[in-house]
Amino acid sequence: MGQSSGIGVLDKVVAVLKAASAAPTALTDLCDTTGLPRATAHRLAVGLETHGLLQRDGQGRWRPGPLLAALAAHAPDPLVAAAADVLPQLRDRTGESVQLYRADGMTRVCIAVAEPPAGLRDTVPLGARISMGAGSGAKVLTAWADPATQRAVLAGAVFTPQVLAQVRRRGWAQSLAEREPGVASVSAPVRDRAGNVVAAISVSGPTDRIGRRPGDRWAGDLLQAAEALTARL
Amino acid sequence: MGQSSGIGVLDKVVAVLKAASAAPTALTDLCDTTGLPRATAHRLAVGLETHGLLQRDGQGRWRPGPLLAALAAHAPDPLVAAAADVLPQLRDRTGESVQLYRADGMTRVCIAVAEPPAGLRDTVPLGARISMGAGSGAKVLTAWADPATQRAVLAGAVFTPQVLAQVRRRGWAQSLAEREPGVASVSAPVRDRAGNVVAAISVSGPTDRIGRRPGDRWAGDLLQAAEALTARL
DNA sequence: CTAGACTGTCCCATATCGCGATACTAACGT
DNA sequence: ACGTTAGTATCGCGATATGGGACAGTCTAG
Repeated sequence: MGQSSGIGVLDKVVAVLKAASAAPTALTDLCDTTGLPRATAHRLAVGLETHGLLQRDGQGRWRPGPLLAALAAHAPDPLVAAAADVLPQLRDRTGESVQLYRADGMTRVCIAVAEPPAGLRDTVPLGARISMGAGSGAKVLTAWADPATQRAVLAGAVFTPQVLAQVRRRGWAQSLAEREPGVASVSAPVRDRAGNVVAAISVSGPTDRIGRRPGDRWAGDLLQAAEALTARL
Repeated sequence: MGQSSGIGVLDKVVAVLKAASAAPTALTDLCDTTGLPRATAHRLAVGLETHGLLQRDGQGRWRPGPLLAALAAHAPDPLVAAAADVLPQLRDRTGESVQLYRADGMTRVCIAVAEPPAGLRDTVPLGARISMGAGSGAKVLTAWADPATQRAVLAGAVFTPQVLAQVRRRGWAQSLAEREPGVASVSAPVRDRAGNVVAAISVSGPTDRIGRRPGDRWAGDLLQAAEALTARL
């Protein structure tokens, strides 16, 4: 490698993959984006194509290929990975169950949990798909959903547009015995680096222990945990 | 490259990616799987790691990385790509609307459509999320769903376990005015290469034109189209 | 506690392999 | 027919990836 001057094939391959994944890319665009000479870019792209990492559309432009999808299928969800760090911390701080929900259509899916080791506690199974019409997590996800989904959810929800407006203003939501009798919860939005709300993080437990205003106690911790998640995306 | 004898870096990179994506892989396993010398495998894996295509878990084993997920996010769904070829053919043969549905939790999503250009026709919007409780497509997806989902769907469905058993026996399903008044449809399961049912392909149209036994007319064409889809995955 | 057998990491002379200027071909638009 | 753009094939040079081997931690067994 002489003096560690030039860039290696690997860097070029990654550059080509990135370029082709950003948008369907013709050879010339590929060269512009990557700064590679035409012959080089062509050779790499054709190589990637034969391996199935790229494929060509009708106009001969390169797009991500089927193998890429197959490889990423087993890829870990960065949000879940971050949750493995953050959720237990929040559980230890609050002593209550903590969940992470992601919106999926008009339902939400529990993608991570952390529960106290013993005693009376609220359990949401990992992977459970539950209603978007009730609960603090549902309010948060709906409050920042696109308008069409919002309308559809509100049609069958226990909360109103006014409640959602308040959630957006406050930055968190709470609920008492909405989703489950005897259970209260607080939730905060989790944002990606770009600021989009990608999930809701919740603390939930028996009303007797949590009290009727769980937000007063835990909204701060919750928002902090949400920021910690964002930082690790 | 002399006489095109040896394998190039690109091949090695792909081999490493495949190995690490199949399962969390330590260096030694990586060498066994790929046949590469330790130093080479190590250098490539570390390179891929710095680029974010791979990452390491707590035990130092390599797993697919965040960049891989990001690249594949824009990757085309192979099923949708195949549908772009197959669905119009089936529409032309039948003269009716054709849809492709994928199961998603307790609902189904329309991931591809092909409709006759004019006249009375059934329209399902692309991306529409519709019920799993009624319609021939719902029967097919439920018939081959996992037992837990099956039970959950049947609780709110218009069809019975006996109907599903018949669907599995026949290999296709039909329905009359279940999902939508005046609309009849036939559906067949679409399998991946491994034989798992990954989607349902449907023909639907007005009962007046389609008749009360749409399966008699189109089950054959439908099964053929399903096979064509499988072949292109 | 030590020997032994593992791991993952780093180094460096070597020849292999990728490089890219150049030339060729195809498909346009004028 | 001509120029201009696109993608593709060629080929000798030399930069670059290679992999044997050394090194350093880590675990197991005796």
